[in-house]
Amino acid sequence: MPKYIPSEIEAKWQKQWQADNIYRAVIDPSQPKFYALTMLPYPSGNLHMGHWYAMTPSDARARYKRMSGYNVLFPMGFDAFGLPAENAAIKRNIHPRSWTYDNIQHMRNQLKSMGTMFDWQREAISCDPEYYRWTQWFFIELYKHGLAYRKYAAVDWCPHCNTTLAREQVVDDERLCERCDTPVTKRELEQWFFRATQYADELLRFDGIDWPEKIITMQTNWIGRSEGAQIFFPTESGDTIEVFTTRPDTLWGATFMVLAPEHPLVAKLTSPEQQPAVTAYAYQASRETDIEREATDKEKTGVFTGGYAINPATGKRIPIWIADYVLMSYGTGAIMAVPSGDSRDFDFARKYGLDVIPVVQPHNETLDGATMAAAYDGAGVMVNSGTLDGLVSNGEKGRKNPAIAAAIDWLVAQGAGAQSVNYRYRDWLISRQRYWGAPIPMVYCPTCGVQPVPDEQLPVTLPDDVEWKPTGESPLKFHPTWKHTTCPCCGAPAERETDTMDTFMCSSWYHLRYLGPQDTTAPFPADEYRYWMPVDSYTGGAEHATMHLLYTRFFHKALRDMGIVSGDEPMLQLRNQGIILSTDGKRMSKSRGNVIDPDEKVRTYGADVVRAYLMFGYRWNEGGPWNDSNISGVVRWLNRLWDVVHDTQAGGGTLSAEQSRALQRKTHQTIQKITRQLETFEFNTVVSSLMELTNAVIETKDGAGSPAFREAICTLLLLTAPVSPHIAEELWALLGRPYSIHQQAWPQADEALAREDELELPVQVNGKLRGKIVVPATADTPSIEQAALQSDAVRFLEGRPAKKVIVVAGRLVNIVG
RNA sequence: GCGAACGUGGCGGAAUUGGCAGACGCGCAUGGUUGAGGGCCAUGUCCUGCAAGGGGUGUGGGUUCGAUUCCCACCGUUCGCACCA
Repeated sequence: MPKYIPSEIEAKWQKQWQADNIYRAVIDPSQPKFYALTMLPYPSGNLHMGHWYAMTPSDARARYKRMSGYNVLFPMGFDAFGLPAENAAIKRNIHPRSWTYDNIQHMRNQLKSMGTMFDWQREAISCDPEYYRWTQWFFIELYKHGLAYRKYAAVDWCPHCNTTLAREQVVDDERLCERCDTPVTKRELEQWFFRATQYADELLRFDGIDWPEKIITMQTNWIGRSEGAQIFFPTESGDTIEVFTTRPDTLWGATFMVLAPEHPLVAKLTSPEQQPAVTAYAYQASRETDIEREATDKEKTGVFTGGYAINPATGKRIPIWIADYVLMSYGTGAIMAVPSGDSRDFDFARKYGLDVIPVVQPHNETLDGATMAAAYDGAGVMVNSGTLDGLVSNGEKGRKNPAIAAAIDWLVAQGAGAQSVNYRYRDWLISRQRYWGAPIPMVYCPTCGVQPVPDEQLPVTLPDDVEWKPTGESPLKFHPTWKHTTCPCCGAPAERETDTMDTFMCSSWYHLRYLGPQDTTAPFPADEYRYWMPVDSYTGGAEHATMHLLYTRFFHKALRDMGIVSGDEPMLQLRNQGIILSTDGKRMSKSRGNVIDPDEKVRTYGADVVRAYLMFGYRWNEGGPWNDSNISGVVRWLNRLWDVVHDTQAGGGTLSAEQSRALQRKTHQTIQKITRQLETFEFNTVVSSLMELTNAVIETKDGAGSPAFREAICTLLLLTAPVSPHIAEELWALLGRPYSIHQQAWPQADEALAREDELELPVQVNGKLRGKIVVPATADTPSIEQAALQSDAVRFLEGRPAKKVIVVAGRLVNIVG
């Protein structure tokens, strides 16, 4: 018998599959389609175990779908623009292009070594000019539809990457750059934005898509929709302060106002005598990092401006303060302070001796502003609120709360405010001051202003001859000629935009480019779109929850409204894998020196083993540490599978009727189980079930000539094919079955064969297991009850009569006595 | 601080969702095997007890004929949010 040497059969079959082009996906209207998508890698140089962990089960599932009769599209590409390429250029003087394409070449081979069914003819690389031509075209379309605009704003800046970042790319309490963990600072710059907030409400709806609750929650929190009212407070200086509040019903208790120290009205409102204190406080606040400012447990501080506003409900003069607990970045940067109803305002009022007037009172209590020990923000009855006294504030948000509804109506009638919705979500900042990205295709003309580059001049390509400055300024800006062009409008000399686009722009539509990566007339062919989209199953990491996964939804909706795509959502189902850790239980990283190299594991064990182990050893959505001793269980399994197929290849021997029946039953039960487990992403039990069937086959190998055995072993190989495609193909060929196993139909379970003939039912007495009975599977409740009462177990009743007998069909019997 | 998820042998993890806890593996133990291979095969392996039995799914309570599963409180781990007006 030949030995199982993975490297030999794996290379052989990969070559064969490629030569026969068996993974080519083309439109076939006669077949139902299935678009399986797994997140594309950044070509950093090497595939790591995380890629294998994410992609292998996705591949197995795509293979299973294909065998189940679907026409499956399972493409792969590279998210190839980005900073590491540029850093390599600065550090080692290698051009980002050659660095990137060398890495792609290497990683493409690595991806092929996994034995995946990617259709490489659909490969898309986001830094190809033919790709980013359409990234630029989309930008212009967005611009033409008013969804891209330029704005001067205080934006997040990473001093290490030397570029601005979108808010989503600033992570953690410490406000670190998502790529390099450098603390982010603020800069005032003119930048391009996408009007993502226009879709805020729609992005909050997840109807018809099957996404993890966790991602939905994160996106919902990120968008941060609050219902309430905007209220205008006149001031004695003549300016109006606009505030947003979710509790307009507490307006009558607003005894002071607080502005963020950076609020534009601060200077005007401040009285001469308060000027020094206000200036000092604002300076102090501006020096503090956002970490310090946002620490929840920090004691509230603030300074009186000397200015006063009028509470539009009570007509009273109320003092205006500045305090750093009010953030310029949220709402209007100003609040009405209601100390009786808000704990932050309460702390502030007590510290500075400001009035506290209760306006919502618990039903069975009378609050006294002078003595109350804490703010009350629960449900209650309105008091001290003029005509609204006696209304019930029921604790609900928005108009569902009668007190809020009445307050909004009152505000509108008085012309003092309006119903309003506020979002935490901000427009997507997409300008990046870097070289290795898609140039923003805009031209600045001294007479015509901002002009998009005409379609026929796309792509605006990156120049090769640039100088790498370790200062990090974009080489495009300093290129001697590149930025000089002519105005597409008047033909006069004009300048190009020198910023490039956020690479998340490229990855917002890559699933569309797979539909026709060679298309030179459109971003994707319409017929391909009609057939393949939307993506049926998308897999990838949860870390993209508020970045890629939100951007791509926005992008799709914007494209839909521009008439470029159809349907409301790009990806119907989303599932997230966990993270594969190193043997020390820590995240793998070059700096820790604990990286597990997949190439090395493939050399040692073979791709089939690594694939099966990654599916077998973990709950896929949780991940866990790599374990070299656990993998040996999978090595043994595939060796035993190899051995038993070779051993029994010639047939010979028969099984008793009983043995045949039992093996058939196991075979068909396994089909049922594995089909269900693949559908539900329970890959660890898929492999357990395969091992069980392998064990059953080995136990009956003396009956290798029997039809039940032949069926079992063929079924076993078919069920193994998605998990370990090479060995399955090799053994399938050994049995003389038609090539390729991956083009065979998925086995169908026969209910009748899967069914048990008789059942061994546990018999409990008072809930404790006391014995077993064997009954025909068809036995009815009375006969099961009879059998249980006649069994040995009843001795545990110790002579008492059975008060009740509970028979659970097919499960157990419990005698209560 | 708020919210969510999770907590099962020495280890990774099962349990058809309220019905035999520990499937499938790893590891370990004992035995076998002159086919030297990352060996393989057989048997055993939650704790306790000679046994019948008793106990056992983070801890304590509850619901139920019956709870790893449902409810309450607490402890722990992970993740998300964090002065959001």
